[in-house]
Amino acid sequence: MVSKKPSSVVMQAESNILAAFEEHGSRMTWSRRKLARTLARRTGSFSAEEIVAALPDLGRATVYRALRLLGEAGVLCKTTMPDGTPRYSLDCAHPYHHHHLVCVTCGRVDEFRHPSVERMLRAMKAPAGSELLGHRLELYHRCTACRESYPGSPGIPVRGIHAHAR
Amino acid sequence: MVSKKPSSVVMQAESNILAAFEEHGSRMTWSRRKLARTLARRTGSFSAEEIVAALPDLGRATVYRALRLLGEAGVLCKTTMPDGTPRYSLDCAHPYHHHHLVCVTCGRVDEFRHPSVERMLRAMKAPAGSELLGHRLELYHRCTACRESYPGSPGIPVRGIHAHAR
DNA sequence: CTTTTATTGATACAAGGTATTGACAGTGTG
DNA sequence: CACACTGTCAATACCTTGTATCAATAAAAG
Repeated sequence: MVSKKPSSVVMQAESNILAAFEEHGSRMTWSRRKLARTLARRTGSFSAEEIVAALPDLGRATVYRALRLLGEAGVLCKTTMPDGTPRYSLDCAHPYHHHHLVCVTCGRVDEFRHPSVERMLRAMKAPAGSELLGHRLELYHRCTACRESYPGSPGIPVRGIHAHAR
Repeated sequence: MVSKKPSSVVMQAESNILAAFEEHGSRMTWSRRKLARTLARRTGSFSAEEIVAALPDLGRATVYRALRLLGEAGVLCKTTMPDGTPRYSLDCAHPYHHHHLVCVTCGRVDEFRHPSVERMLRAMKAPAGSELLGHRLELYHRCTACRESYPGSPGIPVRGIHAHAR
């Protein structure tokens, strides 16, 4: 079941992306329009190279430049998988501050906000000697779809990442 | 001030590393002994290539294999800097579960444990639909040494990372 | 329509890491 | 001690994820 995005959501996402270019003061080029269209249709997470492959007319550098720009603009998130490889996903639900719940099997990225996280960050300010500049928080799990498809495997080893109950 | 490690701590670290090889069932070779010695003397964080450069007799692959092995064994931590580049650091203070406080200026990695983090993770279990497999939590700041050396620069932009008070 | 300037794609390059492979060294057995 | 077995080695090639450079081009402003 490859969940399809309703076209209204796609259009919303596309204009979000175009708006981000606009707001940044970028010129509106065909490359960027095509990129916006392609990204908006994506569901789940994706690698930069997948986008490069999906847009053979655009140069590698162009795609990477745009991804970075959109990341800085806050309409695209760069997530790190357990093994360190990066994945991108569109920001939809929580346009502002949030964190990521990443499926280690299919790469699906969900966003969440939870007061306990903010409380934790506030509590960490003191030990950090103030001047906390940023943070990275990612939770790894297997999403419901993946658990239904492969109910067997209990716990893929999440290499390099602290298991939560060690 | 390049803080020097007391030799007792170095020896402790070295035997920790050797024990990790042992425990894993690895053969005790000169390569691994040299690696253990070199790693144990390191203070702060380091890149894999720094170790490769410090040990010209060893092959690249050998160093990377060992780093991965030690990471899986839990005596070495792989941290991700804000821009995504990896850094390694020895586990010393908290041999078990902990998180990282990373200086974005000098790369220094401190470890911490704080009940608020555990509380947060427990609270996140429900939204995740159970089966949380692991997590990544890194806090970025400027350490006291760096703040003293360069009191000027207020907040290096921590690219790609959610600023904590956005 | 012309000028200005951002943008582009090609290419090369860099960092971090893995796969392969033939040679070699550690270790247990006889 | 000699032997064989197998893990480990260094070298090399290769892969992925980007970034720097640069001449050509296309937006946009006048």
